[in-house]
Amino acid sequence: MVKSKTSAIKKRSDCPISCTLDLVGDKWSLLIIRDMMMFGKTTYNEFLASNEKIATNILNDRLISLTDKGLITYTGSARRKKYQLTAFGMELKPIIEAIANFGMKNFTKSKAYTQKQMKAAGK
Amino acid sequence: MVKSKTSAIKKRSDCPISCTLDLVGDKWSLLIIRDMMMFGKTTYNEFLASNEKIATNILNDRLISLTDKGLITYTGSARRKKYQLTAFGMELKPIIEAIANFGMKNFTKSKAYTQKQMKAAGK
DNA sequence: ATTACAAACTTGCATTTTGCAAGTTAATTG
DNA sequence: CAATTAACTTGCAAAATGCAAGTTTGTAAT
Repeated sequence: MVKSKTSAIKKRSDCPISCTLDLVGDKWSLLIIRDMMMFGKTTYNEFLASNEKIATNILNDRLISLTDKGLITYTGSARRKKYQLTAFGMELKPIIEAIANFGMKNFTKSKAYTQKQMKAAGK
Repeated sequence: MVKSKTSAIKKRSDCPISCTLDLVGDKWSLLIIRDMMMFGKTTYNEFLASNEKIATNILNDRLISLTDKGLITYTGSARRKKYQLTAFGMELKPIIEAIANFGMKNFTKSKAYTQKQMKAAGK
């Protein structure tokens, strides 16, 4: 598991928002955290199967990066990792929920989509 | 005011989170919205002066993109625009607040920074 | 009215990131 | 053991970012 290319973001200010965005200011990181938080996904293949079709190199890079930042951790063997959010990562929940609420309110197709996905996840 | 290079994001799924991230899934867009929402900034030069030192081409591109998406609008002449959030853009407030709260809780330097900035903005 | 200055972009270019698709390696299944 | 699948890695093109200089337009000063 080599170093992520994007994990060493140069800090640009002490603003709380800016510091948080240094951690999760890209859509792929947030989508992975969504998958873990809302759909209980834990494995590489599960993340890969999401509808957004993340590229394998981006997925791998982000899993490494999020692990380095302490937002997620994993168990299992080196090539069969099961990822999960750390307590630190769980603190991102209000952000994910706020993003979800905005989407539910403003994108009509998103409501049907969410019901379908929740059913599929059995949760 | 030409077309933004990044405004035509290809939609990857109907998930509400994904749709919202199609609008604001990059840190520069969120930082600009922060500047408007929390610091009352309205002009190109004010955004340019933020501590994160956004590049002029990125700032211009994002202002165009956010305008196209209906999140912000502007008054004034073509070369002296004063930007402001639309009602739609204001709905991003819970997201910005959630991001800010995470930062305030987890980055010790962020608290002092925020107090200093609020004082400087006279708000 | 004219000149100087500053705001608001635009441009050129190098670097980095993303995205696609194929390839390789390691683990599991039959 | 061979076949299959999961989990990456790699090559490369396109897109985005970032720096810094340049150009255009509006305002301020005289």
